[in-house]
Amino acid sequence: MSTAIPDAPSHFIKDIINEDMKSNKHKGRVHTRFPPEPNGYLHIGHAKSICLNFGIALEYGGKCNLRFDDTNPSKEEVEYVDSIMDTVRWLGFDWEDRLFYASDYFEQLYQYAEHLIKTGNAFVCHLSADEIREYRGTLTTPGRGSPYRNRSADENLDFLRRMRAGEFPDGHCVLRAKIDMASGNINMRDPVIYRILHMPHHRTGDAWCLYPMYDYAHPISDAIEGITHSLCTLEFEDHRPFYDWVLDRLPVPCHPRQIEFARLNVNYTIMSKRKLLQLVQDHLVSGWDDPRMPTLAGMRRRGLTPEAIRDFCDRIGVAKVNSTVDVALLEHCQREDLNKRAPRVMAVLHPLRVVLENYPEGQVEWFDAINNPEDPDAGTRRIPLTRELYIEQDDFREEPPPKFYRLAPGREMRLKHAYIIKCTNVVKNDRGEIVEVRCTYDPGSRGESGRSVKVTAHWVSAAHAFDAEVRLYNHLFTKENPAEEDDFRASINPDSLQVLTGCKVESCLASAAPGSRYQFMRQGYFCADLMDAAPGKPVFNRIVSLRDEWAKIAKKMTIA
RNA sequence: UGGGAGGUCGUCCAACGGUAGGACACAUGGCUCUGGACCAUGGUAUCGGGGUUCGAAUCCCUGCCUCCCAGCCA
Repeated sequence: MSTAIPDAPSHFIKDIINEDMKSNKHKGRVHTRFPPEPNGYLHIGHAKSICLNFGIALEYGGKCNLRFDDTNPSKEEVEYVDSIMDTVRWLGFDWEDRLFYASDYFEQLYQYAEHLIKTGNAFVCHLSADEIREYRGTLTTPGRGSPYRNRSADENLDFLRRMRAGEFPDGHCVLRAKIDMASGNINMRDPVIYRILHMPHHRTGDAWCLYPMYDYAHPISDAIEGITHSLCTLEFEDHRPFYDWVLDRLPVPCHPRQIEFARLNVNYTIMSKRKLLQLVQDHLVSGWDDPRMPTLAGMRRRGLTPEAIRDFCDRIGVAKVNSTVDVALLEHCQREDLNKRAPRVMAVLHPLRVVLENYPEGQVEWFDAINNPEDPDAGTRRIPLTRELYIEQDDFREEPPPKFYRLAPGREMRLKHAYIIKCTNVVKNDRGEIVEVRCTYDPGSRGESGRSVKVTAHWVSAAHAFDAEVRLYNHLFTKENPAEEDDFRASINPDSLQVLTGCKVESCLASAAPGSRYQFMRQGYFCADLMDAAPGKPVFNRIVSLRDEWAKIAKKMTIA
């Protein structure tokens, strides 16, 4: 297969691959893998890795495997396996027939362990966990060799086989690589490569009672699968010498190159699986798929599109510096995507009743409305106007501040697709609250009348409006970096979720299909909730708001 | 006082010895039957100090700062 070297904007990993292609290091082959541990839900940080690994394979005409790093049965569950596969697929990637599990290689891994023993590169150690830690030394002082370090190969083999046979309880002994207790790199101070764990595995059942450590299983798994470039995050940089050490001492089919890049951080959220789990367990969110969560399941539920997420991952770049990307970029990507393809509809979130005093009672007039000005193929629909309608409360001010161009007593505003109206009066209740606005409409302002006013607002005919629930989401946290707070939970945004009921929407939304997305004109992009929306009972999640010039002006004025 | 990695606009990423550029964000203006979208314009950056060079973000020396590592987690 011909694999042209792409001249698209590069990053340091592609630079490396380009050089390997030039030197024909892997015979023109590019093979990556995405290796999640099935111990939690995927989040936006994983999306970066998924897009990188699958993206590179696509770009170079190579392959990318999905491999579950399931070497620790105490933390892993099939539930996570299923959700991970579902999410990767949803994101738009295909591992074809290359679904693998590190546990597929348990036997091979074990055989290689015997090989390591036979070649004098590993030994069974009977030190306790505490003793191993003590013997390991510290960051600044070298460690000491285990007293079991120089056992004979036969003795080691015998112990390893008995470990496998289940003769010893958990923690009784471990298999360790024999490297260098004085190394400045602590990962090289005779790291543990096998531990005893009498625990059933979600795939291998109770076939095993000893399980390989990640550092040992990973390089071998990569080699078995013929991976050429093994991409991982920065914290594994220190592990690379061991990765290479293992592959250099075993008769593996190839020696992949590990390359480390910076993991993704996004402001106003957290990425740690542990903290995310805490939010779920403490019921601070509704679950892993709470639309405010940075999990891909949450984003999906919220209505974010895979296209936008992939675009975001393309734009954030790949480098070795720890960095935090502004969530505004994600929001931008999402708006850009939906602007092209989301049908426009009118939905009044905070309804204010308007009566057109000079509009005939009982009359219904239909107007053509363009579904999407950005997409000529999106067509039009018909919307009804009657004497009574709803507009947004924010679109009316009894005492308009400067730069407020919307409706106010004596002022005009256009109803989108219909007439210009003028406020003549305000009706208030006993408490002095505005409950209704009286207007007249200008019958001559229909269509291309030439008359223009400063603002055009969305509205819905009262007689035709349908009630909907709308959920407005904001950043889950008020702090840019919640993780560095003493207690990240204290910075949860109390306004991160606002549930609105009795919103008035166009009747075409009454049975919006779950997952369908719309632009609610002048407000934002919304998605019919996957779980709670039902025919006749519409529920919408705000994916992202539209940019709001007036909000900025208003904010500036209150600050000033 | 161990080992590893890294410091470029507010943020993220480029520039690979030859005019520091893009995106987002921000600001100003234009346009608009979405205060959306779109268009135009603008400001702000090479961690510090030496050196090499006609020329340094890039090479060398030195200092400073940040991140990661002492799981039988990944």
